[in-house]
Amino acid sequence: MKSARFSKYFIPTLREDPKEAEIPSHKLMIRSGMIRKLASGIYEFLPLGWRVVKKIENIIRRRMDEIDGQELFMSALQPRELWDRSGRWDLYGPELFRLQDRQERDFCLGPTHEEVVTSLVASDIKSYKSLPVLLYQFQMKFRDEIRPRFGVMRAREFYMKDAYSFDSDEEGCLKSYRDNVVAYIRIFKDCGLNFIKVEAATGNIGGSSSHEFMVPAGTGEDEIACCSCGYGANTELSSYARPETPDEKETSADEKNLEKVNTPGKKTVEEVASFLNRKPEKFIKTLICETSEGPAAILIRGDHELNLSLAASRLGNIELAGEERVKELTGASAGFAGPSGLKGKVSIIAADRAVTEIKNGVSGANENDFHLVNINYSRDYEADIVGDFRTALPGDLCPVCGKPMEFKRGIEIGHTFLLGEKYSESMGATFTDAGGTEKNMMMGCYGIGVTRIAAAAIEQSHDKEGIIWPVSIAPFHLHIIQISDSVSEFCSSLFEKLSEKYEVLLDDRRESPGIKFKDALLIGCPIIIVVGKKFTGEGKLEIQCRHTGRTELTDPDNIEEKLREIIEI
RNA sequence: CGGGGUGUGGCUCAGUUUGGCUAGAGCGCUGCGUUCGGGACGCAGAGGCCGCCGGUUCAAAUCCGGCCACCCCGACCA
Repeated sequence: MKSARFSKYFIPTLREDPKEAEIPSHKLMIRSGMIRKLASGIYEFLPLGWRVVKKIENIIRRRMDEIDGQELFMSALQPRELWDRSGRWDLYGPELFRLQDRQERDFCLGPTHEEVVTSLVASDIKSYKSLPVLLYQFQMKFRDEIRPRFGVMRAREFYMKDAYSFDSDEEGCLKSYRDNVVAYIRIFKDCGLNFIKVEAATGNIGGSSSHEFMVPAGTGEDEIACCSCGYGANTELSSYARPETPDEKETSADEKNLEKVNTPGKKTVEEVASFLNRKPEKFIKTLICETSEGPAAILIRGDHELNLSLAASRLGNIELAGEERVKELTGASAGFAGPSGLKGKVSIIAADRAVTEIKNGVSGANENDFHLVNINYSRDYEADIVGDFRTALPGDLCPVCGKPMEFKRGIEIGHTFLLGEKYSESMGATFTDAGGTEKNMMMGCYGIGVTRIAAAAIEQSHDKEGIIWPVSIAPFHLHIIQISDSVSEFCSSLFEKLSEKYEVLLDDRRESPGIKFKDALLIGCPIIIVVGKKFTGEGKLEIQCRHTGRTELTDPDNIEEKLREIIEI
């Protein structure tokens, strides 16, 4: 990409933190003039920010092409008909941006492209001879997020690379999946990121296997459990071994009499807990859901969360019941369900082990505005299945090696899904194999949040002055500070010379030196070259490394050699 | 969607409680001059339908009602 002169380049830096920004990357992206907000969750990328996006894009492109990916460009605007075929027009929910044309035909702005790409391949690939194929694109994605947050980190319009693999058999599909995972590891390394790969939930996309690539950061929105042995998973679905520490000292001898108490309008655990003055860990949450075996109740301790994936592994496909269904089954509105007296009303009662250890607990009474206190396992209720149903917690052990797991927060920058036949089946993506039989293609899909990588990189690498870019995705390699007009001629020739090899930003503005230094640190290019007093006095250039903060003096004649030593491009 | 908060020049904010003169500050912007190594200084300027609509009043940024936008917390948690 081209070098630029600051005086002619659109970089509106800000001295103060914008009030809407909370986390470092959001503040710094706005302050450094990378992005501006147009509306909630919708951002414009200014030249500086777009350069970073393009750098990341090119890294991804190179690595995708390496595994024989073929770049294409699909449409952001998609007809409803396609989404009806996969069933997702109804399933996707309010997150899907929907609109109509003048004929009142339904469309959506694509949040992802499984339908489009599958229908494309379905209509034009018919033979095993054309498989496998890996297609990818860079595209704006639209999701009407429930709460846009943290700048481009969780935006309603964002730039993404998405790839889709089509194979003729499972073996090939697994190979494609592995190829993409390998490419992802290369991509994130190339971007200079620390990251970990973890097992993940498949959510709205579906499929059988899935991994997320996470950049560890305190400001991340996901929680991950990981182990030094290499196991890692989103806590949404992490499995675990419980440590052998029964934390209840009470025994059945301490059991008190069951009581029904009036709890008018108190529905949540928190509300009832403070109303009755009992700790949430004494509560039993009764989650009503539908399974392939019929309606089920899952019991979770008040301060724990249901792990859908663990539950699904014991109960098959499960879906939480709606308000109406809860009333129908328990006789009370949501918030007042409880295990006592539920037998017979649901097909299965499943309890997390921690629930069965609660002595003199609290649960709903299956009657509006009433809860039961001093409820005890086996005396007052029983479960058909007792096992692990909650999400992982600090203290839990690695399911692979048994060592304590580490819990941290992370930013999801990439996600891979092994889809199998989910979309090829519904969209009719079939091919004829060598034996002449028609079969569904086996698919995988692979996403990378391009704009989110920029934010994650900043989250991971900044100081109080500004951004510290990894060389590979920095908007410019070198930032020359021309301290005063008296050295402008020299700076121009230095700029021309270095631009042959590097991308250079020359700060030739007629501003005071302080402003230029501050802006250089804020923008965060890896190398800052100062042409000022040391040059007019001793004929030396100062080379400042943004990462280490160290400054070295060098002769102008040796500058290129010096740069080769400290920056690798 | 529930709760809380904020909307005043490009940015950050004061003024609103207790209505009253021409609506303020710092930064930024323009011009001139002095400066020129870590967000300089002087002088002179430009820039605001105080979020929008309606109401109360002699008088509204300020009080009342409605709406909108933005931010924070929460949200299949039974």
